[in-house]
Amino acid sequence: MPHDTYHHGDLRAACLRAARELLEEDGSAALSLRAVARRAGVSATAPYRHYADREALVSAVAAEGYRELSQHLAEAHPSPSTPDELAAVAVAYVQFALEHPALFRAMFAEPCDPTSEERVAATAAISEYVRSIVRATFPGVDADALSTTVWALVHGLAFLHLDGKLDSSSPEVVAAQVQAAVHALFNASPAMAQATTGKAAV
Amino acid sequence: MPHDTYHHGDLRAACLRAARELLEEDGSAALSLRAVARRAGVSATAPYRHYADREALVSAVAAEGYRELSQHLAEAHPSPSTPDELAAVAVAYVQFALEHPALFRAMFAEPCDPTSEERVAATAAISEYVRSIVRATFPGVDADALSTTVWALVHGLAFLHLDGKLDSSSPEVVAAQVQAAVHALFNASPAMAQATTGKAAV
DNA sequence: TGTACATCAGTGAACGCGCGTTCACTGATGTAC
DNA sequence: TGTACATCAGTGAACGCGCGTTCACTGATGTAC
Repeated sequence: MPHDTYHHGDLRAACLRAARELLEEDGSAALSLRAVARRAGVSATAPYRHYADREALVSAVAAEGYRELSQHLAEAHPSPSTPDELAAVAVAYVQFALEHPALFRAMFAEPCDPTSEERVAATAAISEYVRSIVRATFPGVDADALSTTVWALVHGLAFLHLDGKLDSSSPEVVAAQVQAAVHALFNASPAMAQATTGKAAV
Repeated sequence: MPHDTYHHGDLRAACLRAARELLEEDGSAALSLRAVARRAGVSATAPYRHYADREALVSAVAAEGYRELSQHLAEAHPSPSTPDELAAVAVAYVQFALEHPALFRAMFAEPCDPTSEERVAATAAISEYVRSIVRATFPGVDADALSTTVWALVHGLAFLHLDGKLDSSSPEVVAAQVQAAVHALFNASPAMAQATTGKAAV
């Protein structure tokens, strides 16, 4: 496929790969189109054949990140239905953030343009995935409300770690903390139904 | 004090003020030294008399942000000691993030250099403040663990809202959601003590 | 009180940088007859 | 099967931009005698 030729073959994919490499190498990098082109071994303007502008590239990378995150979570447990299993997925979420800090930041911290369908779809998929897990683990509970809470808790832990506000000295320490936090929520689950139904309208 | 003269009077403070204005005006702005100088009505290099480099300015702004956040939380409730009061503080936290998105991002999302004592101290103050609230609200519980959980939950809500991943259509919707989330945690508080003590070492 | 002088807090020109994006272009590919 | 030509996917020069930072400088301030 790569003929060593003028035409690249699949520059679109190559740009994504290059972008990912750059993000992995420098955890605090901001993506630049020129750097991506350079890394892909191509002129600075070549990517414009495949991406409308910088934003489009970033969105594509972010969307890929969402898909990888989903996959990583699924690997932690294919279909969690107990608090412990859900906690394992939560740990995987935070772990993913710590292992791919720049990607995770690109996924969340960059101002997200809603014109990228790919990106919007990927975000929606993640949030639906969390919801389905919560539903499986706590049937009968208001899954929408609880899943938001779970996501926020885990997301907050991820970012506080990323920003050096918590003790991230070892993966074990982080995992234990995430588990403790998630269990704190789980123990509330019986009362949760009332709490949300009763309070949501306040 | 401002003589309308060559010497500015208090350029250090003026830079901070200018930086804040820029952040308030453009919620997704990244601070630039030159823009700050421009806004302060001063040559591009003048700020170097008061800040070693860009990082130093950003850290000073972030530190100020932490202090303002503390104050904002204290105004929500001076000394919370019930779940409802704690929830009010939580709402204030998220509200602060939504009202000052660029400042909040500068406080958390920028890579934080640990050489700024001012900044480190301000961060520590926030986290100690959260801990003291949790301690007051749940005496006898492992405040370190629970306060991390509370902070993460609230911080996660703030960022998910900031990044447009949750319904932020009105302040009321946001507040209700934060309250529901916090109450979900609070209802767990009796079991929490066991949970954290039992699970933290896993 | 007046003057000399050190220090402080600005200026403005200049540096080199990387960036996103445009443009006219050209080499490679594939398709129609 | 061969050829003409449209289209596709690159190139490279150029644009204008804002940035952080340096440097030699100068005007203003304050202090010692």
